[in-house]
Amino acid sequence: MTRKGGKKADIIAVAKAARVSASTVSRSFNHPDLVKATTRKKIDAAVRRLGYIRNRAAQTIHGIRSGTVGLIVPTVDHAIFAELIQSFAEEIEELGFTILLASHGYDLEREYALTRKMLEHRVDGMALIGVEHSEETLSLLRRQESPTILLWNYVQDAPFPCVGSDNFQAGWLVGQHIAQLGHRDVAALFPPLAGNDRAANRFDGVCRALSNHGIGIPEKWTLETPYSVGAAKEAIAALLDQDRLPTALICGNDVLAWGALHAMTRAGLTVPAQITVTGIGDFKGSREFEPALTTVRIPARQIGAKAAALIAKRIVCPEEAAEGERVVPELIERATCGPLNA
Amino acid sequence: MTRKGGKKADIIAVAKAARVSASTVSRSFNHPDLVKATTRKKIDAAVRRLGYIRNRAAQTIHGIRSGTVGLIVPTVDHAIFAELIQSFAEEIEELGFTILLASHGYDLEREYALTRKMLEHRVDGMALIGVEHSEETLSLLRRQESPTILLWNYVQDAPFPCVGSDNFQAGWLVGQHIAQLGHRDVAALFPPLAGNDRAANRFDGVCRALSNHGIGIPEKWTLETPYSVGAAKEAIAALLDQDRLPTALICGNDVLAWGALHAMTRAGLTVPAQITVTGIGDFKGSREFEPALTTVRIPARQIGAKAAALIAKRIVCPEEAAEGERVVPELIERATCGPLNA
DNA sequence: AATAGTTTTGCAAATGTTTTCATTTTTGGC
DNA sequence: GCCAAAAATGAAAACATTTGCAAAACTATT
Repeated sequence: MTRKGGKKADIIAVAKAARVSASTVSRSFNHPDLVKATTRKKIDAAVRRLGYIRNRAAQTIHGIRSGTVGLIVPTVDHAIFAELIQSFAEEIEELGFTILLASHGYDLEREYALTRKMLEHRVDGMALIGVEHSEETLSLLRRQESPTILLWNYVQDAPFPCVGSDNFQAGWLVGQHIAQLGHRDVAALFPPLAGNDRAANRFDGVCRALSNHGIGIPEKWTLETPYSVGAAKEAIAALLDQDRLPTALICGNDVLAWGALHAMTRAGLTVPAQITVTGIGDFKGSREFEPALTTVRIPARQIGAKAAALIAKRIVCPEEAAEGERVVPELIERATCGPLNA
Repeated sequence: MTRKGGKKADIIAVAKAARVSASTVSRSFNHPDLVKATTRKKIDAAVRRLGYIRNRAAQTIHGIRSGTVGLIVPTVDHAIFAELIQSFAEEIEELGFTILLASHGYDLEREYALTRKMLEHRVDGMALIGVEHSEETLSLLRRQESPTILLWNYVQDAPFPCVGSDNFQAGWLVGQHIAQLGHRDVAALFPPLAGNDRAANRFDGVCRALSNHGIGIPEKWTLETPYSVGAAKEAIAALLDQDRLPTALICGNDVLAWGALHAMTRAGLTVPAQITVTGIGDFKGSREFEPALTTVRIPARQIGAKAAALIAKRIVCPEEAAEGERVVPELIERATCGPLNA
């Protein structure tokens, strides 16, 4: 009963109902100071009466910003990204934008298709995870005017501004720590490195730090599983079955470390007395774990918030050169590491 | 060098470059069978040459679907929702839609504002979490033509079709299990119930099952913390400090149970010999936990996928009455529960 | 080679807004 | 009450597309 003839109310219907012109209605939304207070009241009343909702699609074709930002992640349901997405979402909403979200499942072909789709929607900006992307995606983005940023991994000479941690340094931090504790028999548990520059950088960092101390990770002790507690637990259970064990295990992230820790509890090994374990990420829950996980903090919330601020700035003032930002990873010593012969 | 005069290519530029009319270009995208193969080739070439990207905003004002679905969640970074979002995203992308995502942080006022914003973007459909929403939001959604569904919680007489579990039943299942194991001194750890119908339903289910066996949860043993491992661990640590302990602890979800379990490990209590613990949700990692968590499975992935299918169906054939779907929760007995005097 | 039928294309109107510019209304100073 | 200046409003063009309709270009048939 509040709609005329069942059709959706448009700005003209509102104008008619308020006995003004469409232009005035439009102005009353976009430049309220330009329309008389009493007129605005009439319009507001009509808007409410008709249940009118502005059509951003129609605004957007006028070159007005769409108010959306595209965010493409490998997957949502890794603790890593969930936190990042949440903080990015909070901040970007605060700044008046809405997120267009998609996940590509570590498939860079799909990433390209999704990017295209988002550009079709005329997002005001784009955010991708990591610096490794197909050349197609990169050049597509480059020729658009919508600013792009790269999240999570910070590297100097990236194709677009980055907001993130230096994952190499994060890896280096744990490698260094393990070496300084005197360990020489070190195992590593990482996710598949292909198409995942974050993990690859971390692994490189670990190896570099280790080799600086003359330590290498033997082939049979470099394990690879997806980011899952279950897979990690299984892999480590198998490792623990062998006769000779490493004295330290470096995990590519906290989720993997949790799995490893569970496997050790199961096997009756005490950590860190019998084996030392590290994670990377400092996810929610790692501090409360028993034993509390020694890890490297990569402040996801901070990255998300800073990224949102950066992309918003680049959208609003595209001329100003806005640099990326590097948040520094920090070793968090807790209870899963001990010196070699404790 | 591929763009004319630096301006973004529009359909007219493409038409010119391909020496056809704009209508033909449009048709070549939307009804390819209506245009001659050779013409289509010319057009495709021009599109590639100019780097043209279709403008969905311009299509949308013709009443054509926007190809977006709004999804509003309380928060992204609870294991609960991350999995749901991921599966929903996968499936809905498969069906050709893109997600417009926002989080309201358990604030139903913000939910209203976000809903409005999404409707401004002319989403083709909306998905909200839970059945409890402000009357404002509900009536707003009702008068729109974009179909709406409710996720996660299934109730019979909800304002919109639901896809989810019966959370009351989930709670009932653990209550029943605990009672049957002979426990009479039962504690509960739940999140704040206001504005969270899922949790409230679970708690009600627990209480009902328990009281059927003449069991009540004493005031001092009904604990409330947010969904966080840290908060749960702390709360349970405090509980374990008292002289008289419950023999069973029912947690509102698995995250809470993990925190509780860590607190118990810390305090040196063995589970389940000294105390029985249950979760709800069966999150990733609960099976691998040591000891493995007894919980109720609420299949998030299934809910997400079914929800995506339902909303897509309601968008594509709005006339067909599409019912919601109820996925049944299932008790998963693992290692954290034992009979009273084991 | 002419005709009828079919396929392909272009023209122009329509979509729901915003914005420029011109016109009308209001205000304040006398 | 009149006038100039300021404020508020409206008309029309613009935005990037789609689509109904009619015209044009092919095909096949004689």
